[in-house]
Amino acid sequence: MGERKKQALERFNRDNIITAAKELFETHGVDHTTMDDIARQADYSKSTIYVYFKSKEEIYNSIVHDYMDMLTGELAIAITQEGSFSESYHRVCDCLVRFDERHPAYYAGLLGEAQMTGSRKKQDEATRGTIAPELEQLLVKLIEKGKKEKTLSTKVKSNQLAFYMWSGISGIIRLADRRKAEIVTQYQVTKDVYLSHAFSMFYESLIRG
Amino acid sequence: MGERKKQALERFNRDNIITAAKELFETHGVDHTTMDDIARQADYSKSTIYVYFKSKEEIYNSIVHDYMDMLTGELAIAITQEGSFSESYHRVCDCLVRFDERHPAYYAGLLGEAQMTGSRKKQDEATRGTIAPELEQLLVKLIEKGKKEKTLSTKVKSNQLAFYMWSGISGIIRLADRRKAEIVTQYQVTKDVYLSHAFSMFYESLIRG
DNA sequence: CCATAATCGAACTACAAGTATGATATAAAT
DNA sequence: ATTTATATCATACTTGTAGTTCGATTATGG
Repeated sequence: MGERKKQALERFNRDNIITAAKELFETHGVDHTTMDDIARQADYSKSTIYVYFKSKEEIYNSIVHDYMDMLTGELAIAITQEGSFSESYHRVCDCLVRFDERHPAYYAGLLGEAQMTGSRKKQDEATRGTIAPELEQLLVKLIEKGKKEKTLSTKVKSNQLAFYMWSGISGIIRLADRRKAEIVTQYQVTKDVYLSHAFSMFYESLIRG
Repeated sequence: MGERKKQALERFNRDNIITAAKELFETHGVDHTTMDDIARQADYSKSTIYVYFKSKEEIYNSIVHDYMDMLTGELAIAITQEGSFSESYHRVCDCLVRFDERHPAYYAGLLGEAQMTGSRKKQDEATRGTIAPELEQLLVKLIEKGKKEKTLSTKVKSNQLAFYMWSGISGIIRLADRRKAEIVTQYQVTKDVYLSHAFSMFYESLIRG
C-alpha cells in the first residue's frame, strides 16, 4: 500500500475512534468510559484501537488537542477582530465561557490541569502544567493590544500580565461552573449575569496593574 | 467494653490510619498509594482498615476535612486580627499560598474540586463542588470588614463578592503553583514576588467592584 | 476461664487497562 | 490465480488495585 493511502487510512481510523470516544466521554464521563466501550461504539475490536492509540490517555489528549485548536481559532478571532482592548477582553471571556459550557469534560484538560485519572503509567512530566504556546501567544497579543492603546500599563511584562489574566479568568469560570446552582439561588442572578459582572471587576485589576 | 472506651479506641485507630495515609499520600501521591500500602504503614491488616473506613476515598476526605479545619482556623485569625481590610486580605492570600506549599496534595481537595480519582464508586453528588460553609462565612466576614471601613462598595452582595474573591485568589494560586518553573525563568521573578504582585492587582478589582 | 469484640491473614471478587496470539479478511504483487 | 503482506478481529490473558469474605487468632472484661 502506498504511503499516501496508508496515512489516509490511519487518519480515517483515528478519526472514527476519536469520534466514538468523544460521544462516550461527554455522555458518560471520561472515567466511566472503558476501552471496550469505545471499541464497541466505534465498531472496532479493542486490539485495533490499540493499533492507533497507545493508551486511553492518548485518545483523551488527542481530543483535548483538537478542541484546543478549535478554541485557539476562536480566540484568535476574538482578539484580532477590530475593537478596543476592552471589547476583545470580553470577547475572550465569552469564548471561554461558551467553550466550557459546550465541552465541560475537556475544559480542565485545556487548562493543562487534569491529566487523566486512573492511568497505569505515571503522567507525562513533560506535559504537566504546560499551557499551549499558541494560547499563550494569543493572550500576550491581547495584552499588547491593550498596551498599544494605553489602556494597560507597560510597566508589567506582557507575558506575566497575560498569565495573570489567564489565571483570573479561568479561576472565575471554573468556580462559577462548579457552583452555578448556588449562584442562582443565593445571589439571585443568573450565571451569565454573575460572570459578566465578575469579568468586569477583574478587568479593573488589569487596567490598573 | 463501655461506649466511652469504644469511641476512644475508634478514634485512636482512625487517627493511626490517617497518620499513615497522610505520610504516604504526601510522599508518593494519593493515586500511587494503595490500601495495602496504608495498611502496612499503619501496621494494621487491610481488613481492619476497612473496619474504620469504608473506602480509600473516605480516608482522603477525612484528611481533607482535618486540613480544612486547620486552614479555616488560620484564616479566622487572619481575618479577625486587627488591621485594615487590605491587611486582612493579604494575610488571607498568604495563608492560602503557604497552605498550598505545605500540602499540595490536598489543596485541590480543599477547594472542593478534585474528588478522588480512580474510585470504583461514582463520586458523591452531594459533596461535589461544595465549599465548606465555614470557609464561606469567613470570606463573607472579610468582605463585610471591607464594607464597614468603606473600602468596598456595598452595591454588591457580600456573599457574591466573597465568591468572586475566592475564585480569583484560588485561580491565581493554582496556576502559579502549576507553572512556577516558567514564572521564574520567563518572568524573572520568584513565585512569591509574582504572587504578591498578582494579589495586589486583584485587590484593585475588589475595591472597585 | 469464658464470652465477646478487635484484629489478623489470606484468599477472593470485580473491574479496567493494556498485551499477546492465532484466525480471518482484504488488497497488492507476482 | 496464487502468494504475500497488512489490516482487522476475537478471545483469552496479565497486571494492578479497590473492596469483600471468613475462619483463625488474640486481647479484654466479667
